[in-house]
Amino acid sequence: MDNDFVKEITPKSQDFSQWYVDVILKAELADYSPVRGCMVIRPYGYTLWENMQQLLDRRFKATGHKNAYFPLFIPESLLQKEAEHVEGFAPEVAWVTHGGKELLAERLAIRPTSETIICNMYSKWIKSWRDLPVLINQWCNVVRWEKSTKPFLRTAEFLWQEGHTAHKSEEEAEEETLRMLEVYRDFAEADLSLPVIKGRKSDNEKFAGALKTYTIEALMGDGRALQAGTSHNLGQHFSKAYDITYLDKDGQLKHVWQTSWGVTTRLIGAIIMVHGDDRGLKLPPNIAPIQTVIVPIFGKQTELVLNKARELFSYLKDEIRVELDDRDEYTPGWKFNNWEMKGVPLRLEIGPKDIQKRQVVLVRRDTGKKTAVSESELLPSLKVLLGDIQQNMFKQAKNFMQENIRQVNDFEDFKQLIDKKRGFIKAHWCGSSECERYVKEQTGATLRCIPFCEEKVPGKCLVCNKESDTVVYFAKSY
RNA sequence: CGGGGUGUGGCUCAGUUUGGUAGAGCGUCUGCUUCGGGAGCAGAAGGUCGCAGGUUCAAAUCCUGUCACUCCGACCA
Repeated sequence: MDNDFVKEITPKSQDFSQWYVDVILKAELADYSPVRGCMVIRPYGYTLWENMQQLLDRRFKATGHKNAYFPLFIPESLLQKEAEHVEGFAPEVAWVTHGGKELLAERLAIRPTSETIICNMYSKWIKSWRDLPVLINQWCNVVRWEKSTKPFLRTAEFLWQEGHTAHKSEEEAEEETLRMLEVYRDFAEADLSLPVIKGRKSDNEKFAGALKTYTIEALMGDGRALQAGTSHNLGQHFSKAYDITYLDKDGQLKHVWQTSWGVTTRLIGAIIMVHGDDRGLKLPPNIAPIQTVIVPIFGKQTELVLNKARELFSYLKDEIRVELDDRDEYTPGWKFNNWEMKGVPLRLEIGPKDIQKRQVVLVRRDTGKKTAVSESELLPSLKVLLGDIQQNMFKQAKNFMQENIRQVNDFEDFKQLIDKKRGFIKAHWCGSSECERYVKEQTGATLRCIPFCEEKVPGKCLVCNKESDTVVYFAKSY
């Protein structure tokens, strides 16, 4: 595979940021808009999001959640009830001050997240233990007035889903928080081929207003970490501030225990940065808007080939997401490059030679490997290949992540590594916020998570040398 | 929000130092020939030089302001 084929994209190794933006623009996922910090998600990118939505939504429904919709506007007084929450979000809230020409009596926040308005409704809806649990999810947009933005990774307005649940007990809320984190992990790894590390956020890094925040952390192609999804155990912080109480079986009035959890269009950024290469996007088949593109090679027999290509298309169109590129104005070579840039997992070539042999040629985006498949075997072969690509992409990403997890015990080594190689660095940590902050100040790396699946090993804190049995992950992050 | 960079046909950029008729390549359009890894020939269209002021006989070029994008920090999904 020769990289000279791709002319429009800056090589990944040369300038990762430029490469990232090139891929987004050239693959037509998104475009800049006239509004500062806001992008347009183009049809190809939006279809990607729709496919992700479907796969997630199915999982939410399967775990008992229902979708609802709450207002975009939040009255200032409502937003201010939970002190920690306001303080966390105040710097990035956009305000509506006028309705037409009239000054509003009370400013309206454009939701940066919906805990406050949802809690307000929950206090009205929840009266009895019989009303619990409440399991609601919302698909919507939110606005955060960010200082610096980057397509998909951080934009002033973005799309997401936010789940908000209320429970009888702390245990039940904790169980829900972890259940949804696992849903995210499964979705990321199975459908996005995106390996992640599950863990808990430190107090410094947790959500404003939460008791505990759990996260899935992914590693991008340039060695920086990305928070790919979060699930918060809100405890009773919000139920106390918003007065969400129920009468329990024992006749006692109690505050509910709550959770909230979300993933965003940022995941599209993760997919680009984890899987993409110098030829452009590389999409996992489960979410690819087009899973297979048919490229007819006309030769001198345009009619014959075109008819065959159309026949194949209508045979496949109810089985997989397939597109027929029968444009006459581009040569096959041009189309190959173009569809590779757009990340289509599998290409189906059909030409005069193939028709003669009753076969088609299949070409994988992930390995570039070509195979001739007899027409009678086409559908099963396609399905096997798509499944294999899905898994292979996960394997490759997982290997990359594994190769970029390094353990150190010495602070100087840590500094060197974070600077030269980036990636995740595992190190002992005593649990103090001071040590955590020190690492950030000295190296720019943050504590990404306190992982679940690490055995307790005795050691000494990276910073203060105190005894510690906890190994945590640090990284520079987006 | 602090420091650097950039803004010129659809795209990538030259021209700015030293003010004087707005350029190239790619793409687009038309026609013919092509088609198994970015085709060839012939012809054509397309730009108030990010925006607003100012200096000047004259501004893409000089000055002031402003906006957007981008990189590095701080803040955040």
